[in-house]
Amino acid sequence: MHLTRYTDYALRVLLYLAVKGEERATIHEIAESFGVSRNHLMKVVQDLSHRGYITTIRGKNGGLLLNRPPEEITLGGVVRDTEHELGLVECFRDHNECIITPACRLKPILNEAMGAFMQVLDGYTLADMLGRRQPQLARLMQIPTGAT
Amino acid sequence: MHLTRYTDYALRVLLYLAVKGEERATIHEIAESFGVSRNHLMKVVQDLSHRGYITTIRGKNGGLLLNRPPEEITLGGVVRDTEHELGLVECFRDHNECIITPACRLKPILNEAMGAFMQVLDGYTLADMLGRRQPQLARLMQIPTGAT
DNA sequence: TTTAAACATGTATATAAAATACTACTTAGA
DNA sequence: TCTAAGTAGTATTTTATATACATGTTTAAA
Repeated sequence: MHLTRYTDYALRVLLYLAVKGEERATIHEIAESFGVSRNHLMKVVQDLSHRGYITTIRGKNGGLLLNRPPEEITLGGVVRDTEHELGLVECFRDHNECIITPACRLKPILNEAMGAFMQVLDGYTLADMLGRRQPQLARLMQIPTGAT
Repeated sequence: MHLTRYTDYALRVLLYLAVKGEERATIHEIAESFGVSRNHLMKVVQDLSHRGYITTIRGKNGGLLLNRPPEEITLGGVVRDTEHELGLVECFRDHNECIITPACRLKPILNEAMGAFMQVLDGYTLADMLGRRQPQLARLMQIPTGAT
């Protein structure tokens, strides 16, 4: 039971931007900071941009900015938006061939469990991810100095 | 976010055996019924056997039997036993290289969400999977007639 | 007005986990 | 003693995901 790195990276990008505050961050910079694929991060960033989480600015001195205050970005929302396949087992997905589906109670039970999972994530925002630890995070992310 | 088929198959095997009741079922028969790989199912069965969920009987007229009453088999237990990798993101797993781990609040939050997920599954047993639908399930599984 | 830094987009390749297949062996009832 | 069943280990295939590559577009600064 995994979340994809895609989702993981999305959360990291948003957290990075939240820590940076008003300052722009480039994809290159974020990829370097986390030591991950710049190309993959680009796709994540485009997705986040299309979904309105961030603003992207092209050209020299361009970069990324959070589009909404961290308090308004729930983890549940991000996971739902980036984890494309949330169907836990075959019967949730297309091309289901499990013969007992019509009578099987597993699906509703897993649905309930999934609901409980997401409900927890809906209860937290990006701001909760920061908490008092913004300076420590900034240090770990090697963000130059106190932003803004 | 997926459970593996391995886990899915484990649940199906247990459900099949629960429906069959006192009667033995062979791996071959279960694989046929669900139209899945007999070989893969074999590994699942061995695992379930080692973990005490089922009894396996070799030789002619051999087969599988549930080792415990369905009321005592929780879905949470099965998932924990068969879904080998429950670490949702990198920082849960070995070889974690995410630099912000020491200050990142994502891990405890995901832990909480995972806890909520498992708690739901711990609240259901194999018996709940059957409910009143045993006859319907038996039909879908193409189990000859009313077992024992 | 040119250059370079940045994001945008599509495609191709690589990787890793999972699923499946194969082979040989053991058990035990008819 | 034959055959139906599980046991076990290994090898191959498949799939999803991640990564890389190639090319284009935008825009600020030199």
